Amino acid sequence: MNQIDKKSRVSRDAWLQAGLDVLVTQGMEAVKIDHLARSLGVAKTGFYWHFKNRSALLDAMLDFWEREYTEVISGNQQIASLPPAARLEAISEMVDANRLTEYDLAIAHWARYDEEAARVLDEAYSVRMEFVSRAFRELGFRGEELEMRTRLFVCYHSNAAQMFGEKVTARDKRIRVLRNRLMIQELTKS
Amino acid sequence: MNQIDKKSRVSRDAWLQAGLDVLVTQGMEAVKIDHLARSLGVAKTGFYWHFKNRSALLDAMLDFWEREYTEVISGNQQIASLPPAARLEAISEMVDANRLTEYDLAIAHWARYDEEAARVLDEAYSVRMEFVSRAFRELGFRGEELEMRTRLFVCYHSNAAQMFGEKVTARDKRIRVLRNRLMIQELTKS
DNA sequence: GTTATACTGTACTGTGCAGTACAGTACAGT
DNA sequence: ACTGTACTGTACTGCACAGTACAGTATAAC
Repeated sequence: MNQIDKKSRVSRDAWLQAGLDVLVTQGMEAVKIDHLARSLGVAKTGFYWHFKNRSALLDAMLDFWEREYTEVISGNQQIASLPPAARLEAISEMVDANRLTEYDLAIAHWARYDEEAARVLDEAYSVRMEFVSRAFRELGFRGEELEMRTRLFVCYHSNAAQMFGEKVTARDKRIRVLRNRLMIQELTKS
Repeated sequence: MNQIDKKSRVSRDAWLQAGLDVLVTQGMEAVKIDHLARSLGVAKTGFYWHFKNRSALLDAMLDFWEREYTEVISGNQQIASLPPAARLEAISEMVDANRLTEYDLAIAHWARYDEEAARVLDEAYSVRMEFVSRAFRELGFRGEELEMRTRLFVCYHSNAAQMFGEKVTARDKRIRVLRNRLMIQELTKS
């Protein structure tokens, strides 16, 4: 028995992944144990072998998102070694190419009435702001102008995919170049 | 009996408003008839005098949002008569001052699994894009650059309040001025 | 004072879903 | 072959909530 198809039965990860899938498409309120069970083709009892209760799954989903995100953004050595402008460009590209903000809408909504979700979301936003702010700082921006650019960059990249769709055409790429050029350039006086 | 306290009992509007309040704070899934009834201090039966069922309330909420929004943005004559740069500035200010995007997160989330909500949200985004695009067009921007600025402006203003909080300090106002200055200035070559 | 309208509350049914009890089974290690 | 781990299904309880039945009440119009 090899590493790959080790589990023919429904593992903890399968439940977690099913939960995450529903989270993206319908939000956390739609994560129902028996629906997940049906979509996995098994009875729901097995769920309770892996998780104490529904809440434990939700915690695990939040944990997953937290870890997954911070890993990609701050744990990427190639990006960290780039000069600041290229670093910002690389983030733009990654957010477009991968679906890094796929869960954001659902989590932001969840955070409205769940303290732990709010904490995790806040933390994620802080990490993004920190990272982007450092790049703009290295480009020479300070004070309110630094804050302005950081917010603009983070806000756009955190939400654009949700608003303008997933497809990334050649035109979208040229627009991205223009956008980043605008964001890093000096303000003309008054 | 005067116009003002015409209704000492719970009117249709009161149910609608209660629903909208919950929509903002907890999302549409949390709009439960008996919860609304409890918060209004009455039994839930009266609800079914005003609305056929829960779904009818949800429709009414969506309708309300649609009408409320388009009225404020495109039906404002003072703003329409301003020159383009001042018009954009005025939108920025209004979005900051009033809570124009209060419902956006909940509706965007709702739109993930409800066709009608998706339609209404799409329409609202289109109205915003149209309006902003016209202003940038009058400022001389064209093609991909026009698209880039429009997306950036609309995306920021639709989401910033949700991400960075509601408070608008003097510092935030200065940042807003800088941001708008950046958005309307020409791109330097290469 | 009668009647229509606009509600009100009590009390019910039905459904969807969380969670549990319990008995069975497939497989891996010994 | 034996045993523990990791599941599986059937069958339940209990609760939250949508929606209904029905009878009562306050007000306004006639």
